[in-house]
Amino acid sequence: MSDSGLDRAAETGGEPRRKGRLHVATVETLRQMIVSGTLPPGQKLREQELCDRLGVSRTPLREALRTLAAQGLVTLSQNRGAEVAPLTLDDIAQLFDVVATLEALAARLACSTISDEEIAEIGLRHYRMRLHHARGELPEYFALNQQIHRALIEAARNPVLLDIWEMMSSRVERAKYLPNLQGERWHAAMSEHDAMLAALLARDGEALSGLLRQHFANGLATVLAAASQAAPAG
Amino acid sequence: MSDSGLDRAAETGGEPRRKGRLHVATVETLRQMIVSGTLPPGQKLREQELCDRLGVSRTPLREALRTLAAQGLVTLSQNRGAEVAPLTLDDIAQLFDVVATLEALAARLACSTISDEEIAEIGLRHYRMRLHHARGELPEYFALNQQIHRALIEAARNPVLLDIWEMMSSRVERAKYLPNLQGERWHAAMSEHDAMLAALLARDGEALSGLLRQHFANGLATVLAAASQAAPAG
DNA sequence: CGCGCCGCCTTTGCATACAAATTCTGCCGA
DNA sequence: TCGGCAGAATTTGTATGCAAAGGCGGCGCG
Repeated sequence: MSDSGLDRAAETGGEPRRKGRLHVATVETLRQMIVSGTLPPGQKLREQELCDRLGVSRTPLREALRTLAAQGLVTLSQNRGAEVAPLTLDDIAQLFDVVATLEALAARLACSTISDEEIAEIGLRHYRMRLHHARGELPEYFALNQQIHRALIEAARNPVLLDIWEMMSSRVERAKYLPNLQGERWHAAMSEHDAMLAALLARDGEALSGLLRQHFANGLATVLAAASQAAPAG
Repeated sequence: MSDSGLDRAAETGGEPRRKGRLHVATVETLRQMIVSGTLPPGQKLREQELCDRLGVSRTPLREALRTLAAQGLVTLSQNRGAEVAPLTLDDIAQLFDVVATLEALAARLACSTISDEEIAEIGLRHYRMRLHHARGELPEYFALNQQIHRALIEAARNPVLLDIWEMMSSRVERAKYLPNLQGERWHAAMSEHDAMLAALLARDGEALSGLLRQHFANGLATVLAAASQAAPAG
């Protein structure tokens, strides 16, 4: 392969990136950086600089920025470039309202269509998540938590809903990076998941829907509390 | 090569029209073409051909396609180009489920925050819409209908919700182009809007929410009925 | 000394050129 | 005749160059 002398992806950080689909890979990389806070909210994103950091040219980078803008992670201005979308407490509250509603819808739909096998798989993940919770392994807990919620959406058998949920979930993850989930709230969240699993087993859509709303409301309260501690005047 | 009214850019020799924001204008033009059915579902979108038709180069066109893909109007495949997203009856049903849920959320939120002035403006549009309904002027009716629904979302004061709703609304409009709204259903829709306005005046979020769900359910039923008439075997 | 205007520089937007991938076509062999 | 393969042609993906818009600093004027 004529590498054209660009070891482009060759390596800014050691990620072995496949050569194909540069702009797709770029979207993913940038999403990670934004979600994890490596690129803080409000950060101005100058194209050339990002090109250098990521080892791609401006064309795929620009396409990636457009995609991220559609997902609400960056904002674009007229001839003024892009910046990481801000993430105020209001934004988070509004976001949680929407996502809670979407998951509540998914709960109702899922309870009437989900198979025993799918429930079993969710149960499996649930108990693995419990294990990590008991061990205090937060990242693994988060990953399984995400998988469980996603499985619920998928069980709703509504691709439109799945699409829109995936789009929102990037933003939700950003919020989760704000507070360090721990202690009281973590235990409470785990208990809520216990109740949710029970409702799912009973295929009680209304109950599950309500539990999800409460789950998000509680999560939001935690984020807000943590934030107000960090920046009281916020 | 049907010159279906998109030759606006055809005469680039004489006047390159607005200079700015080619890719934004391109998104809008393509959206119109897809929503109105000028580009039918499943239509393969070859970049060079669209460039010629729209009078732009591939760079802004590609960015436009990415944006439309994020909105669910086109689907992209790996090295295999873009095509107009299909629009099956299942898709429409699922879409309506989601949008109805979003608008129901908006209704609850709006009823607790909307100002008298906003209600008055919606009322104004409502009666203008009624006028066009009485005159049988469908396009004007559609436009006002869209404005009213949008005003309701805006009244919810939730930018995230507005974002996501706008994204979905392009797809909803596509569905509206399928059946020719008329007769029975049109009158019913108008009556439903009467009830919705009453609920809004009373700021009864739960009632309005339920009315919206029913409104969408009825609309969906009409689309499905019209479709099954057109293609009985579906 | 403050304000506003003008020119330069940076950055984005667009167009084009090139490389990789896929698909189509026509031929060969079973 | 049908299936499969090789090569060509088409099409997408990426890189780079050029023009225009915005931001910034210096300079002149009030």
